[in-house]
Amino acid sequence: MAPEKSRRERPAKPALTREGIVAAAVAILREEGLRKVTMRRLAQELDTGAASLYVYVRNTAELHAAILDELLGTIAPPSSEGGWRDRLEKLLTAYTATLLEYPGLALSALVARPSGENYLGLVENLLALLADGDVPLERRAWGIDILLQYATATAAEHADGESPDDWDALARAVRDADETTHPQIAAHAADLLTGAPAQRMSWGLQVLITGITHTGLPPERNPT
Amino acid sequence: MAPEKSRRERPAKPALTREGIVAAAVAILREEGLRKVTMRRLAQELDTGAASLYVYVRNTAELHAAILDELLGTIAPPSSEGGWRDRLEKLLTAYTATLLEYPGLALSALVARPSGENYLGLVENLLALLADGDVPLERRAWGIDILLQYATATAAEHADGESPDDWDALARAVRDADETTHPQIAAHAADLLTGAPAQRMSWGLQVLITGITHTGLPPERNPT
DNA sequence: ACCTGAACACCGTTCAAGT
DNA sequence: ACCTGAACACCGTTCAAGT
Repeated sequence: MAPEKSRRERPAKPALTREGIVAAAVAILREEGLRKVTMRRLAQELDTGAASLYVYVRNTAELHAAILDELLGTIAPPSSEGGWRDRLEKLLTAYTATLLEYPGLALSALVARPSGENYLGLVENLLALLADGDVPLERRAWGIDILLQYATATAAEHADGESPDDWDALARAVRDADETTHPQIAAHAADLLTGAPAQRMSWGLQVLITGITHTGLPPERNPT
Repeated sequence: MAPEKSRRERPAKPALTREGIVAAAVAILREEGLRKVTMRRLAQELDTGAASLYVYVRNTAELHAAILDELLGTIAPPSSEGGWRDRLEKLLTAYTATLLEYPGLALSALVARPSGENYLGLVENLLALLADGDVPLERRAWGIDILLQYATATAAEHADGESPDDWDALARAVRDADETTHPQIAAHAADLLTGAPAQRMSWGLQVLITGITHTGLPPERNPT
């Protein structure tokens, strides 16, 4: 008897779905990095053509947003212990740490505001923490906006394949600064180049939180 | 008599120099936008091959940095009138305005710290302004770092061909937020979506300046 | 409606060969 | 040393044609 030549022969190429596509994208991200997560590479992984993906994903930017939201699903909700400032700092640090695993995603998030379910959850938690801290209601929304921007930008700075070339160039420029033309830079050279990332981040969050609690909104706020 | 067929026949294709390359890049930027400033397009403009540019410019990132520094040369030095906070805000706003003309450059600046002459001049001026404000010396360097990051990130958010798609998506998500699962978002919906960019920017700068003047550095600062 | 192959219109960067 | 053409190894996105 001839072998059955029925449908479903092998690993049974699964039907395309948005979730399947995003899941495959995350897998490539974890194994090969964001730069390899291209429409073409992704299609190859799913055993189809790149054009097919456009039924489920508008473009590359939307794909990145979907991946990011997936990753945000893995960050733990804020613990209920400690003061609101501590909890706020912990949550934002966790968010930053997640982005730092794939700084290219932070760059995407900066340009295209996320709006996924997990991102909204994060916003929800942040707003609640500011409420806990008795930050005036009208100030909370703009407050978390700055906090998230700071966290996102801090992660985004590490994009571009961690080439410390530019950092080197800046360090050299600062050290070589002429004391007569650039007295301030000469005087601050040490501080300009010093500071562990985690310390700077923590100080930055303190600066923002303190600033937010002390700065009233402009009296009249126009729509965007 | 046959026409002289001497050297220098026509517009005399000028010799390649780094300055010439950067100048041509700025010209393309102004006329066609950053996306058109590619090695290939630039080479075409200079009547040569893309490979030739690599003698003067290490790569695209360095080219972008050179262009940015060129643009920074056009921002006016801070006026000497008014209080230091006002002058500081004005200078940072001017920096942001320049970047907002080409948000893609802001994105580059975020990833690859600039170290050009004009950028150093800006840093110098900012440090002087914080000194004017009696901000403690050790806090000034980290302070301008956050201020510049905020200004740069704010401009970078407008990169990617001003597609308000994502903003729309976020607005929809916020408005559709379920009041029981996302009570905070529902309560803050108005503020989350409100605010003219200039107002938000100004408030953000106030938050940062106030925060910087009120927040001491960690006692021990480790090298990077 | 979904899927596909092929095409369009590009990229950055490297390298062997020339001058 | 500088310059070049050609090549390598890719991209995102669209579209006509199939099922």
